[in-house]
Amino acid sequence: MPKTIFKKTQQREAIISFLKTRKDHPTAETIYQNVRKEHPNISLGTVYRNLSILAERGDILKLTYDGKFDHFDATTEPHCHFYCKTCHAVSDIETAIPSAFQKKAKNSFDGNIHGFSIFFYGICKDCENNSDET
Amino acid sequence: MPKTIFKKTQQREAIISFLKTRKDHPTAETIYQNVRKEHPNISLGTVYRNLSILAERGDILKLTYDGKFDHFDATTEPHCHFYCKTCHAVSDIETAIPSAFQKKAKNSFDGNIHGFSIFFYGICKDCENNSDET
DNA sequence: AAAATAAAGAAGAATCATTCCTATTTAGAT
DNA sequence: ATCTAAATAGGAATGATTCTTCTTTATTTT
Repeated sequence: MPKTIFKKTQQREAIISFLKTRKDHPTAETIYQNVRKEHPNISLGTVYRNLSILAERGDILKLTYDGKFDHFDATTEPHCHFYCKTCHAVSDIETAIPSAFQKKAKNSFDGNIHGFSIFFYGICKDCENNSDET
Repeated sequence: MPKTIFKKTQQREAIISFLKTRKDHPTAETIYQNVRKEHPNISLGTVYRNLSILAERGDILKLTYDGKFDHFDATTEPHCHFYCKTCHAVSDIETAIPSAFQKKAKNSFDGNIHGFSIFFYGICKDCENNSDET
């Protein structure tokens, strides 16, 4: 099969560069609303298609942690996430990834492990402080 | 606020007991089709509502790894999952959970961590063997 | 054990994030 | 400059999940 070429379009570039400015894993809708400021005619379908293509290529990550929206992350280096059950925000956890842990999993599993996704769940500091003021 | 009582109904019991027989994290639809064999009049809405209530109580786990369907797991003890990108099957990985790892995350993060979700992604043994026969 | 009441169920409608479709435009190759 | 496969805009379609209304049933209370 012939290799399909990957074209560089204004819309695609705008989506990537916007996503790179964000650390909060926005949804397709949020990306759409923001990219629209510079490209008023861009369509939501274009945003979805590009995010899907980029995730397929491994240029970005598609996260499905809340089961309601897809979220996107321009940081593809292995890292952990924290999801706050109260405010639904996700933040990165700056902790060393135990590569030994992944190695251990590889040994105890009969298949080919390519990557992983690690989410911690709980209540973030801000939400915990707010609940104190009840 | 008064504590709402949790009633034991035939439908709810059937859902729980079916889920306990499965290790493959079925969807609401699969659970519905199976429970229907014994309870022909059960409605899909009832299945969804109960799965949601049970997950809320912590009796079962709701997994959203594929972003397309919710999956349910009666095994609530901490464990890791493996997701095959080819056949989309999920299996448990029998490896010791490094509690030290979670502890490390707790220390490096300013919030209250309740639990975690760890998914490994890759190609399972069966799919790898099948692709060899091309 | 019967009555009271609040939770749970059945059936089907509604929601809405995501995907798909078609005609048109455009990036990159020749 | 021309050609062609990708990509886009705009809007329709899809489908998993949730919601709504009325009815049934599991518990609590006399």
